[in-house]
Amino acid sequence: MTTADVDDTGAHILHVDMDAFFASVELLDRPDARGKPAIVGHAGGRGVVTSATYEARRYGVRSAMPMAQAMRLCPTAIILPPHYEKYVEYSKRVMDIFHEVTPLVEPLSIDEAFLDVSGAGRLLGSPRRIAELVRSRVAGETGLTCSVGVAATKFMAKLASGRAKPDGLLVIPPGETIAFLRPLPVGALWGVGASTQAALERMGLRTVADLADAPLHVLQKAVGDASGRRLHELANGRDPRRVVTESREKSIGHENTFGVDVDDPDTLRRELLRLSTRVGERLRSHGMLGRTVAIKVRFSDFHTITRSRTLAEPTSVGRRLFEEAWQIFEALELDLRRTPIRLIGIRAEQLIDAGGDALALWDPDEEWRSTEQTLDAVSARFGRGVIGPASLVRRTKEADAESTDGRNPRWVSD
DNA sequence: TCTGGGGTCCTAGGACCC
DNA sequence: TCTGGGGTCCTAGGACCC
Repeated sequence: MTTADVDDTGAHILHVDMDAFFASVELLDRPDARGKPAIVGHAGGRGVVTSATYEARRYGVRSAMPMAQAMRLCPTAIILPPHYEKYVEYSKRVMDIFHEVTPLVEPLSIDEAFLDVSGAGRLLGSPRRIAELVRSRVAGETGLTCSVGVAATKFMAKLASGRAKPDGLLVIPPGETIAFLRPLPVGALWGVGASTQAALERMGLRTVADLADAPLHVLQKAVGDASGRRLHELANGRDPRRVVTESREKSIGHENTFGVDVDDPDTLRRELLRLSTRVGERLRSHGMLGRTVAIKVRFSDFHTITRSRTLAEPTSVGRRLFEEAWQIFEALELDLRRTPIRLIGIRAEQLIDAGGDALALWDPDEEWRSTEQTLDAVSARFGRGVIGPASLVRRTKEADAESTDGRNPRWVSD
C-alpha cells in the first residue's frame, strides 16, 4: 500500500466540479481564444456573465456580474455567446463517466456532482485513485478539465474541490477537517452569503472558528433557528447529508427580463402566455400537476413582488396556468405607465404526481409537442415497452389532425 | 456597477381547527 | 369575557446556490 491509499481513509465522498464549464466548452471550438481572457454572455443589453476563463477572472470578472461591468474591467476579453444545448450535451457526457465509476451520483447542477465511492474501492482503488481516474477520463474523453475534492462529508468535499481549482485534486482526510475549517472566513460556509456574513460580522463572528466556538443559541438569534443550527454543525465539521441519487422537483417556472421595460399590457399578456405554455409542457413531460400558480413581477427599480394562488384543481395545462396567472396579475391593478415592468415570470408549485395514463396529460388543443417528448413522458412513467411508440405516434397524429386545423407544420408536412 | 434564469429553503403572520 | 396552545395550510418575501 502506498501513502496515497492510506491518507484518505474515511474520505469517501468526491465532489467533481468542472472548471469554468461554459467557457471551457466554448473554447473547444475556439482554439484561437485559448489562453486569453474570454467571457460567456451577450454583449450589450441586460445580461450577466455566465462564465469566464481564468484569464478573464484575473481582471476581476466574475460569474453573475453585469456584462457591462465585466467589459469595462476587461475590455480586451473575447465575448462568446452561450450555447446551452452544448453544455447539456457535455454535462451528460461527464455525468455518464461518473456513473461508470459509481451508481451513487448526485448531480448538483449542470457542471458538478457528488459521488459516493465507498463501494467502489475493491474495483477501482482508494478514493484518491478514483478521483484521479475521473479527472483523467473527463479530460481524455471531453477535452475539459475538472477539479475534484475528496473528503468524508459533502461540504468538506466541496470545499476541497474549490481549493483545488483549477484542474486540481485535493483530499482532506477526516483528521484534518477541523484544522482546515477553522481559519476560513464565515463566508466559506455553505449558505453564508453577503447578507448573513454581514449579520455575523456585526456580532464579531468573522471566522469559522468563531462560529464553531459560539453557543448555538447565539447563532440562532442572529440568523434564525434552522440556519443557526446548520452553521454550527458545518463549522464543527459535521455534515450528515448523504449522497442521494433521486430527487423530485418541487417547482417548475420560467421568467423573462425584457430588453426594455414594458408598459404595454398586451406584451405582458403574450409573454405570460408563452412562459405558461413552457411550464405546462415541462409539467406534463415530468408527469406532474401544479397545485399552486405563482407569478413574479420586477419593476424598473428592481423591486420584485410575488403573488400566488392555490388552485381548486391541480393542472398541467398551459392555458389554465396562464389564465390563473393573468388573473393574479390583473388583481395587482398596476399603473403600467408609472411602473413599467422589467421582468415577468410564472412558476408552478406544490407539484404532485399526475398518476394514471400519461396520455391523459396530453393537451392537443394547447400546443405542439414533439412525439419524442410525449414518448419520454410515457416511458418515464411506464417504461418503453409498455406502450408501444408506434401506437402512441398514431394516437398523437390522430388527435392532432382533429384538433389543430392543420396549424401544426410538423404534422401537416408528414 | 445597474444587476439572468433556474431553482431550494427558511421565516413569519394569519386563518382555521381541535 | 380580555383571552391557551399546538398543528397545518396559505401567502409573501428574502437569502442563497449554480
